[in-house]
Amino acid sequence: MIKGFKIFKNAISADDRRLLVHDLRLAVERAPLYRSYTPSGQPLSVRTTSMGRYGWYSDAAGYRYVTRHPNGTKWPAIPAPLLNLWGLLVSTDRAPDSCLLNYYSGTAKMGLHRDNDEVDFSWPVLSISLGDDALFRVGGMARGDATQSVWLSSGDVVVMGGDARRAYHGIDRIKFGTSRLLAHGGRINLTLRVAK
DNA sequence: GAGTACCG
DNA sequence: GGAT
Repeated sequence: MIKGFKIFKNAISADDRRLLVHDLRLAVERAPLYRSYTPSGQPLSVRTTSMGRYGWYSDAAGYRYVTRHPNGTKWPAIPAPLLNLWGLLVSTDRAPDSCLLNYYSGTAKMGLHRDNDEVDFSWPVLSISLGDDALFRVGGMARGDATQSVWLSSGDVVVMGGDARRAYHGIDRIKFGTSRLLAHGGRINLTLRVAK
């Protein structure tokens, strides 16, 4: 596995997961899930929203961070438990300014890509899995490099720093119905970042 | 011409 | 590995 890639299995307790989902439900009421598009016009299979000063957005104009939801409102605040987790696992010098929420239905996936739209790659990305199990694939610095796969489950936390911050990664598939955390099933992935 | 959050 |  790439250096700088850390998995914390079961890092969030079952109680805290439920509290977190409650916070996220409030955020999604104000900033509903929407679909992003690749620059070539293909819709992503995940549905997305964000919290924090910046949200990740993409359409024909490309991948970027924006300060407002497509509905014109500012993104909701990042819930305090997530900021605390960042302080514990990443840094207390600076808080993240973006938390991307991707919802995976039973058939959603995420192709191999690199998080490439941030200003300073020295800040790690912190990723949280909630709900159904997901098959996570990690490669190297080049698209054709060998990859490894690992199953992530609800409450797992991944930190990608150092070399791993620039590594290709994606989600091959979800194992629908493996968790009862989310009322309608599926998976939520949260990624905390310093975007700008 | 580079790089790929899509597809096959 | 494309087509964009």
